[in-house]
Amino acid sequence: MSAIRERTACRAVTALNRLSSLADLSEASVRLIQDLSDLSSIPAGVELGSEREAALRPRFVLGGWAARVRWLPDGRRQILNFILPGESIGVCERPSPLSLATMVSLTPMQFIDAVPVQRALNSTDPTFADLRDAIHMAASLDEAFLLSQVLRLGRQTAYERLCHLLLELRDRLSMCGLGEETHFPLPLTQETLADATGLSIVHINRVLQQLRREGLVAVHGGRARLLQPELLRTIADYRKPLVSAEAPLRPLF
Amino acid sequence: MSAIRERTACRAVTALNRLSSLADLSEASVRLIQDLSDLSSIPAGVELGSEREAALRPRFVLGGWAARVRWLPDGRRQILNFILPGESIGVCERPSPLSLATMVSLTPMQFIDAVPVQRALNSTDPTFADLRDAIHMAASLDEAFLLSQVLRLGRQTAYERLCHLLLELRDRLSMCGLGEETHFPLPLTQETLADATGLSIVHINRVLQQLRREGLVAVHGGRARLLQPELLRTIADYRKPLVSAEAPLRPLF
DNA sequence: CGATCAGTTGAAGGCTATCAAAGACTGTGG
DNA sequence: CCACAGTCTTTGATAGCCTTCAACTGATCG
Repeated sequence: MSAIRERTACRAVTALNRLSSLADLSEASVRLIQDLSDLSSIPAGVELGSEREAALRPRFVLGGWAARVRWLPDGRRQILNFILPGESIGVCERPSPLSLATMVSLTPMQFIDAVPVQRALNSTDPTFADLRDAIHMAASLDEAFLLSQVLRLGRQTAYERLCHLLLELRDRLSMCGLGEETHFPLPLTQETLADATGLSIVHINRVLQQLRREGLVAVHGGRARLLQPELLRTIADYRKPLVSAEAPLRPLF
Repeated sequence: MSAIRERTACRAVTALNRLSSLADLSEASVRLIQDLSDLSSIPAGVELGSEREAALRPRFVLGGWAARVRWLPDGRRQILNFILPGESIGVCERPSPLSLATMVSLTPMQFIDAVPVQRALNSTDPTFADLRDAIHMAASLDEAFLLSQVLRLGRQTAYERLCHLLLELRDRLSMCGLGEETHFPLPLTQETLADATGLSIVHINRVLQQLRREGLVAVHGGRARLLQPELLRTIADYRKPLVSAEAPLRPLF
């Protein structure tokens, strides 16, 4: 919470918000991110990397939603996870010749090149130790969300899955300053929700109506409102991944 | 394939097999692994780390199977992924205060402490660059398998899921020298298979029988035989994650 | 204003779960 | 060596969640 408040007029606000909620960033780290300048953008529906392709160049998502996706030969599609504003692509990745999925933009997106951040990450410069911590934490969070996705798909009902997913999206968006406890942007079609939860479009529609009837959730016009967040948490057994500042963020050796 | 063949009488054979199939290890790296000596073992059914606990200390699995698991309050259980002989626990992990799941041993297991390897990983010693490559590749593979798990659970039928999982287990086991193209050890109960595939025990039983009737797969006495591996691949749309030696294993900067 | 796309609704059916109980297998102790 | 308990596997019957198919509405757009 130190240096970040001083200059909020930064293009990478979302990313900066997110990282500084993961570790207390120094002035130098904040400035490194603020000085990022190489912007780019794409429309909705673009494939950013095919399955066997080399890793994507590092960048932050400033705005817009994407998804990592896998297809089956007969057209079935599964969304592996979402990529939200403030999150990163190809940052902190292990150098890896195997690209693991295709990325698809679900809305128009804006990026900012993160090569300087990646460079700081690969260095051992103590100036950016906090930044490395934050990015490692972000990667751990990503993994935690992926594991939640497995639990949802494997052992939860359609009803529980949707509640669980909505709570996760709320928490992820609030990390970068988008959305609040009870409402947040949700620029997804029901088809996209279906592909993320492993359900059919029709069933997504019916479960959403049930949630609406029961006064739990209202999804309309690209936004979601959680009317009874606590009840939702119980229904879905949702647990926010703990980002505990107390726990030491240091390697073992 | 260089130094490894010379001394096969090594306790960490499985781990060494696996890593040297991921990168061409130098004499020094091979010796580092061969010199690991701190053995330990546990019986089946032991929980190794609870969900919110700190990361586990680094070690290699020499023998035995484990699973990472999450539970729901009403007793439903989902296996997130399997941990097989030759694979590692807590090696190459980001320093992370969030432990993401509970680990459970499914059979008696033997470990060997991997602290020296972890130390080489955290260093920048060029001697062990190849070893770092191999371990990074192993981590990428783990992620690829996790993504496959999502696809299985979200968009495949019970029949396809089982075929896909069996093919994955075959490939993972063959990497460390256990099992072959058409048969491999499978020390799992049907309940465990059910928890891994998100199905009920009864249904696993019926699908296994169907696969047997059709002459595709025979699972008996802790072993699996794939009678028509090619047909299975087609059914499950299984794709072995490419470990291409050609692709450069170097960071961008 | 036709066309396209997202959302909605109804009916029918299939895949998979649940319940219940009977066989097989394993290891133990007498 | 056998009885026995416990776990794993198998089988049948029933039910239900969710899918598929089909059609209709409403909105957006050139």
